Amino acid sequence: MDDVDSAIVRQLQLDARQSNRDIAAKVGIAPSTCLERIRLLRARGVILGYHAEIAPAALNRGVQAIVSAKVRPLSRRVIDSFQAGLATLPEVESIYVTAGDDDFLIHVSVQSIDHLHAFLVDRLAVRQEIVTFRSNIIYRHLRDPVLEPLPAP
Amino acid sequence: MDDVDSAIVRQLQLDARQSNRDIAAKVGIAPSTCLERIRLLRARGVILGYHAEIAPAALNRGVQAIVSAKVRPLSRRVIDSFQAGLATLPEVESIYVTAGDDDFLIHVSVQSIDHLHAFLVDRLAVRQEIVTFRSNIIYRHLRDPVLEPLPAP
DNA sequence: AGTGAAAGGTAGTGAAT
DNA sequence: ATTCACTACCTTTCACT
Repeated sequence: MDDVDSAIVRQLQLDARQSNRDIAAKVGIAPSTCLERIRLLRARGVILGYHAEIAPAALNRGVQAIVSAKVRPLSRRVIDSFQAGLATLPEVESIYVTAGDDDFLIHVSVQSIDHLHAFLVDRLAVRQEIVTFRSNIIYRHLRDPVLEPLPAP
Repeated sequence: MDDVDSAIVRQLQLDARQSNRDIAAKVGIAPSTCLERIRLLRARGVILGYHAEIAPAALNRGVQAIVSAKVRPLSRRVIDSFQAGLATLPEVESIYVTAGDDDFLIHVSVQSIDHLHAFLVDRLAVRQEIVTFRSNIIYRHLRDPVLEPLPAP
């Protein structure tokens, strides 16, 4: 991961569909070199994939929330089965398994407040392993489009 | 957004760098039609962009946390300035402005536990508008690679 | 709105520095 | 590790259905 690799990674985070030639020109190397470097970055697992970002409203997901949940007993079996159960639900965008006040943070997106309520009552509250959960409605979600490498620790 | 558009959006969420020809073949239309549809999806704001997903460790971001914060007074001025302050910090990946127990959920990624501590103490705790905050360390983060459209409300 | 052919551009390989 | 040259493929436009 030298400066050129960082610049390539930066460009691909900004716009993953720009051509190899454009990226090469921006980072100041030949297109074939750029291609090879991108290949290595993928092979080394630095680049995990390329994904389109879709407007939630276009997917009928205008209402979003973060649900914090505490499960007991906090055994591997309970954690894994709860996680697996969540992962099958279409409303669940993202699952964070955490340590702290809560064991899980669940990013949920649904059509409406009514659907959120239905999700909480019918999908979450029914689970025996949940001790407590609470919801935070998301008003805004800002994502840094480009994560820069931090200085080595 | 008919079924063909949904299929295109699905493909681009899976792999944003596959060629237009491949997408066209998978969704069963001609490449030129596919190109035009993708163009319209972008123009209509359905597709917001294309981004490479990078391994956090490769960016020296091996430690991740969600920090919940409560700020007061909960005025527009305080919310906006707190948000703007967070957005400039390189450690901050994502900011959720929420309603519920907490006013902000902040996804942070840093080099180490020491850096997390330093971030919390030097960047967050110094802010006067924060009433309380608490951190959850992230052990695992699962993201649904493809968000399907939900049935219309 | 969708298609197919044509032109120009790009990816990806291989040999050389 | 980078560059140049080359082939094959792809994107993109446009006239037509």
